[in-house]
Amino acid sequence: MRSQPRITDVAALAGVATSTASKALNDTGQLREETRERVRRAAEQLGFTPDSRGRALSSGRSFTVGLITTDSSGRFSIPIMLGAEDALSAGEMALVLCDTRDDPLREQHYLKSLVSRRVDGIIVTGRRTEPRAPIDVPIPVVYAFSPSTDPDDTSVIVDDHGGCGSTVRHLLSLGRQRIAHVTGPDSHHSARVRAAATVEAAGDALAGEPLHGEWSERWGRHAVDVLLRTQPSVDAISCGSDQIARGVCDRLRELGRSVPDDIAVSGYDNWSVMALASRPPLTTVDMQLEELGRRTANLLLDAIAGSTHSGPLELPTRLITRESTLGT
Amino acid sequence: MRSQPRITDVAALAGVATSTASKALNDTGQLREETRERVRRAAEQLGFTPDSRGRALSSGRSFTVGLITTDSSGRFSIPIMLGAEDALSAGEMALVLCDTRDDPLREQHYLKSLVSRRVDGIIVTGRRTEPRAPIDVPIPVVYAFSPSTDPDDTSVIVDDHGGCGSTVRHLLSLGRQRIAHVTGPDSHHSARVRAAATVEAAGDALAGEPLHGEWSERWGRHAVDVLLRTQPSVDAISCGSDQIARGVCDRLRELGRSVPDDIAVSGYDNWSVMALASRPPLTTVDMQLEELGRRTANLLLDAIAGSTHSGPLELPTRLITRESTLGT
DNA sequence: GAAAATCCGGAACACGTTTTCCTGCACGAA
DNA sequence: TTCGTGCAGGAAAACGTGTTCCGGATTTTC
Repeated sequence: MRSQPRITDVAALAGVATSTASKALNDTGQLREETRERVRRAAEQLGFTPDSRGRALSSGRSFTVGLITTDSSGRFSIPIMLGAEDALSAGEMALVLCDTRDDPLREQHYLKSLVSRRVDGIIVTGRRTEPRAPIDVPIPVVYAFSPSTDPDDTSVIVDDHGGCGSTVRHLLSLGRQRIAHVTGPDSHHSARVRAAATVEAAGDALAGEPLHGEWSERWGRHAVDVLLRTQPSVDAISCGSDQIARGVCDRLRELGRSVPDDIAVSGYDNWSVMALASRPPLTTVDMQLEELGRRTANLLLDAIAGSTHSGPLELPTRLITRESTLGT
Repeated sequence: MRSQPRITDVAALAGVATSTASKALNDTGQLREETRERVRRAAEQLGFTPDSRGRALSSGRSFTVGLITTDSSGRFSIPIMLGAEDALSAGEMALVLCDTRDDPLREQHYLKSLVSRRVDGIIVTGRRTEPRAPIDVPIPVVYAFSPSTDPDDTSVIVDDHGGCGSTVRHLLSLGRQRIAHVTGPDSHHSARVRAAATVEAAGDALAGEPLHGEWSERWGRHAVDVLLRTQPSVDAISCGSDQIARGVCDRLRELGRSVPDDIAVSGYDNWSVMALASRPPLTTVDMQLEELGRRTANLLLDAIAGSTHSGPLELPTRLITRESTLGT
């Protein structure tokens, strides 16, 4: 007893040739409706599921795409993966997961494995917005979140510049006039970009230079002390991450400053476990990473289908307003 | 120009038959070393990578396993995925990701897809420890984290009982005599199991019945108020999650109670963003989910190879001690 | 020097599907 | 009656690899 019935078994049961069975099940070729139905019933009866390996071989496609991530435990990669998987599964594509753990050797290993599987396309993603070296494969590739350093490659990235702009405009529209910016290390591309965008959008309302530190609550708390000493008139703090913003809120509360009455605070990431648990809940920027994953997957599907769009694509962010700027 | 050279191209370049080329590249059959080398050089020159679809068809295996998760955004599924992927990639197996989003329809869809791909095995995981209905496929299956309701299926689960026991013993060894337990909703299997294990291990040192609420910092903060009113002599609080424990610490600090001098606090999960950001950092239970993923994958590999282990397997947890019980 | 053992490599087939081409057959029109 | 037309379904090849079996060539043995 073989585990799974083949199409020849179905054909035999229905009393037709395998080619006929194939046509019947795929609604192709010229067949009498009665024959089609007979084959369908036979397939049903046997519990036949076509072997996609055979199909893959015959069609020249594998209906599979690879996802290479440098760090899938990062909270950025995960929504991207999910979005991509969602968009792909709708097109009957499977997604094989490869976590390189930032090891170039592992990356090579995985690339070889994906090429050997004749994957139809590859998505490359990482946890940093810093551009990364492109991969060299004879297969369509789309980069997500971390763009390729080659501007001719297809990359889908977050419009951090716009995200910070909308935050600052929100603060200005609330009447804030002294806006400070607290963010991560300036060795991080995203921290630099966000700081520059904030400076640009705030204009005269900027309170001091952006403060660079770690992506941590502790740094947020510490930055408040620095800020109140150097910029006592500050009335809004735009943070480069929700973790920092939460630390900022905690410290302000400890010092008896009201958020947002005395000082409005905004975060970045819309990481719910930070943004919602913060007291008060954070106004923040949602990077819409799941949507980014979906767009990436769809661009890849287009590329597989032969379309030849290329170059980077910046996706808009969404400002989520909550009590940390609006009050109750 | 075809995109990828086939083994026949290699054979032609080396001046041998395809079967000979196959043997040369796979170190099988009887060939002169010189012939082997010639074929290898030809393959190298053409940049030949064997097409695993052909190999899959011929060998009857696909060298692929499916991972079905009800919620891959959950922080439990992710380390499991990573561990599994790690163990599988070592065996040249690829992992295809299927996130059902708790939708039975999607689950059916994915199962069909995996069966059609002739996956060698399937890992089923979820975000709850509640046993789940088994899936019905003619393929080896191993359940991770969420066991199957069928005790004959192979499941790898966390020893929550032991985890709580070690926590309570740790607190007792520090001389604590009034231990309370604050945890999630009693509709959650894990909350019930952890509560029961804590009660059992604490014995006479238990301070009141376990308090059930939400898995949130807010509930942790609120529970402190309840606890100090009803159990004023409490000197240790064992929490069912790090989120709850962090809320507990925050509230105790606000009330001027010292952790751990007045009251020791322990968490569960070793979720670093909670456990390390808490003030003070949390003593907590690490469920070692990545290891669980690895074990699951290895059990699945065994099952694919024909071994017939079955039944549930409980993996030990690890107690991580930090300032919230030890002090500085 | 002939028979046997050994070594090397090729032909053919299997895996499961899709697709192209081709052959009957029925039917209508001249 | 004959020819063309169109439909229903079958035979065979293709996709790329691995494996089994077999025959020729070389070496060994008596």
